[in-house]
Amino acid sequence: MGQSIRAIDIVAPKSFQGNPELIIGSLITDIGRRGKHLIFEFENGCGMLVHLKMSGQMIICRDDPADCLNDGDDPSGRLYDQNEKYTRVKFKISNGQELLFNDMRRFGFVRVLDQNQMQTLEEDLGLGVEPLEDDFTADHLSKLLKKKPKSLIKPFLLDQSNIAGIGNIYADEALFAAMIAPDRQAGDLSAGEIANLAEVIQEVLEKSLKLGGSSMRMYVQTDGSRGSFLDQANVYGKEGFLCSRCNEGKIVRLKIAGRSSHFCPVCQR
DNA sequence: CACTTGACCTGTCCGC
DNA sequence: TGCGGACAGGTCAAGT
Repeated sequence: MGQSIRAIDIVAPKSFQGNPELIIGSLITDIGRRGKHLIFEFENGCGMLVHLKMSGQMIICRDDPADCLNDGDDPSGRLYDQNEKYTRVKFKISNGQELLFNDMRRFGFVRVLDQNQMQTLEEDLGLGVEPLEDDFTADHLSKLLKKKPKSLIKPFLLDQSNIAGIGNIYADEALFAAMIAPDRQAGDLSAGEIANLAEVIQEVLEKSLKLGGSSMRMYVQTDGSRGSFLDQANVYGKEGFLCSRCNEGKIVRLKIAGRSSHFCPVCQR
């Protein structure tokens, strides 16, 4: 923030949408997030929307650009596949740093928005409540669930138009913490279960933030270091392991709504 | 309408 | 060692 973008090198046109000229030279006044989207705001009213999808990274190169492009077993903890080969867009920042958008699978994108698109961004994204904001309460969650009583709770949590930002790992971990089976129907949850679920969603997300996120393979923080949340996961990636809570069930993995879902069949009901 | 599947890409891992 | 298939943090569009 407080810098501007001097130049944009679009290495992969498919990963870049909109007119790059709109944001070149204008001061970055805010960098924020809505759900899984990153939003850069510029002094001239234009903006830049970024979604990392499955494998995207935004990396700040502080000194030598080569510093964040190594692909070896760097003791600093950088991922082996954080490689220049996957750099799709390069931003030259006015302070001399370089900001890279890397994305192996090319699902992610960078999109420049004009002033009008910035005005309607919130509606256009169509995202639900932010789970870490004050307005995400048990009461709020209860009302959301009542609107889609037949929806299974797992796909409900993944639907960004309900709650914005919960992905597959966090849906599984939150349902484990709430002792709710992923294939329960939204309308069948008791008031107590709903209140508890709202609480543990926040706890799971906050814990992951503290640990730097879930670095399965590609995700890194802007300095290239990885997060350690998965080291402490109870169900995600734990298929076949004994449940850490009841010590009785074995964690199973089932496809629910097309997504791998991990849970303890004994203590999640 | 609501849910599921396939597609988008590229890579890894596992079994044969 | 090679090869095919399944699977991977997300989200659309199309199909049922």
